[in-house]
Parts: sequence; structure tokens; C-alpha cells
Amino acid sequence: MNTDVSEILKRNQLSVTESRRRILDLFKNNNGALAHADIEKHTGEQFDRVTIYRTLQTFVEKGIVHTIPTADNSVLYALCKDDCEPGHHHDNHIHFICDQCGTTYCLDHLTIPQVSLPHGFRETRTDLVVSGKCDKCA
Amino acid sequence: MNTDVSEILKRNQLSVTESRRRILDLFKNNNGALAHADIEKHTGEQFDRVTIYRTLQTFVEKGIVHTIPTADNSVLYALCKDDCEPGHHHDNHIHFICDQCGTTYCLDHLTIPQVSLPHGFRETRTDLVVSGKCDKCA
DNA sequence: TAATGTTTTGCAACAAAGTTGCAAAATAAA
DNA sequence: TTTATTTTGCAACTTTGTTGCAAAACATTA
Ligand SMILES: [Mn+2]
Ligand SMILES: [Mn+2]
Ligand SMILES: [Zn+2]
Ligand SMILES: [Zn+2]
Repeated sequence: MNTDVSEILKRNQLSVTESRRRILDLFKNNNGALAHADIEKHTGEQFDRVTIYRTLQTFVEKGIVHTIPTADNSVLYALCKDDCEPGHHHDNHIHFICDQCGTTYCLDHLTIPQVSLPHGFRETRTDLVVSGKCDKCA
Repeated sequence: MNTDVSEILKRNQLSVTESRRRILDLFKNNNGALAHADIEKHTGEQFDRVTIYRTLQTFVEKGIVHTIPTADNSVLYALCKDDCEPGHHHDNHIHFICDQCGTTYCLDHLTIPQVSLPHGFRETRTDLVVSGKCDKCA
């Protein structure tokens, strides 16, 4: 599993460091989305807060994880499963946030419908976030 | 225009205070969305930061304005045009955020398409936010 | 209009979240 | 192994948001 993670880092021209391996590993073994605070909890006192911020930022830039906007103004991060590239994400799937348990699901098989914008408007990114209760909490 | 604004406040069982009139007026004369910082700028040193926070919170609760989630983790507020009620918003329209000029548009005539969720998932709120370049910046 | 009760405001103090510069440590390249 | 490059942790700081409480503003009633 570590080799797996290291491969991803190398493929993206990133130095393989302990924090990056550890954080990427967390995403791999946690098929929901993670907030900055979640990562801080899971990694304990192991890494500095600043390192986590910078690592997440790097991962987003490289197209390894994508961000998910939420109604309550907290940023969530989840692994990219599509062929995302630096500066150009393709995670056009719907996200579901459970109000009860807090879990965020990447609904990979549900693609975001095409929106026909008013004349002159150019789309570069679309987020479709549904919140409510998940199957376990309903 | 002030009477207009006062009416809205009274209709929602809110005391008519200067800060509430002023802030609601801002929304009326600004048909995009406003961030907390925007309001702080427009009203100058007139009101305390805390008052603005509390006023926005009150407006959201009463269904006078609604929030718009953004990819960059900043909360935006916009006037409700539909028949929103306390604790129950009906602003199911698409939002567009221009990366260039920063303007946020409520695309009232574009309703959010129905999403068929996996079995057991219950929807309570759906946000569809498109970002890119608006007609003025394209 | 004036007196009274209720709500809202501003202040201060605090907590949480995020950013930046820089020297030390870790990693990659030679 | 040595050297060059990148990343990390620390400290200090900024920005954003929250809370308790007394003073001020507002609504109500007489
Ligand atoms: Mn996702
Ligand atoms: Mn809107
Ligand atoms: Zn749940
Ligand atoms: Zn624009």
C-alpha cells in the first residue's frame, strides 16, 4: 500500500515524504471526503498544521485530490478517481453530504447534468452538492 | 425604498433597526451576491463586525437571504426571490460565479435538475454552482 | 407623548482557521 | 557520499467567526 502511494507521488513529480505518504494513505483507506481537521485528528501530533495545509494544496494542484464546496463553509477534500491533471480536474460527479453522520460521498456514477447557461457565459467548473440523510442514517 | 425595506422586516417580525435596513438595502440595490466582507466595505465603519454577522444570520433564518456555497470556501449571501420561509428555503436555482470579476449571479430562471440518488438517500437541499467567466468578462 | 419592557447593538475578549518567512531537516540528484 | 533542491516545523501574524454582557435602540402600552 505504501508503494502504491509512493507511485502516485512519483508519477506527479512530487518528492516522496512521510507526510505526503501518510496523508495520501488516509484518503486511500477512507472512501469519503476529509476535512483538514479530520486529517489533523487521524495523524495525531505527527505533522504540523502548516504541513497539512501545504500538502492538501499541493495535492489539489497536481490533481490528486479535489475540493468539495459545502453549504456550511468548510472545505472538504476527496481523492480524484478520474484522469485529473495539474490545473485541470475532471471530477464531474455529484457529491452527497449527510447532515446526520457528516459523511461525504463521491457519487462517481452520477455525472453532473449539462447546464445551458445564458448567452455569453462560459463554464469552467460545476459543483452539484446534495445534502440530506444517507442510507445509513435515513 | 426605505419603506420597502422596512416592510420586509416587519413582515418577518423583525425590529426595524438601522443596520438591518441598511444591509437589506444593500442587497436590494445590488443584484449579485454579497460576502460578509463586501457588506463591511459598503457600510464603512458604520456597524460592528459582530452586528453584520448576526444580521446575516437572522436574515438567513427568516428566509430573507440565502447562502451560496463556493469552491474557495467563502460564504456568499443573496436575496431570496422565491417564497422562502423561516427554516425552509426554496431557492432552487443555479448560481454562477465569475472567476474574473467575482460577481455571483442568481440564475433564477434556471432550476436545478432533479437528481435520482442511490437507494435510501434522502435529499433536503441541493446546490448547483457553476463557475467560469460571465458575459461581461468572456 | 412618556414610561416601561424587550430586543438589538457594540465592545472586549476569545477561539478557530489560514498564511508567510525562514532556518533546519529530509529528499533527490550527481 | 557529497551536493543541490525541496520540504518541513516553528514562530509570528492575519483573517474570520463566536460569546457574554452592559448600554443603546426599538416596540408596546398607557
Ligand atoms: Mn468527489
Ligand atoms: Mn440565489
Ligand atoms: Zn449519514
Ligand atoms: Zn465577470
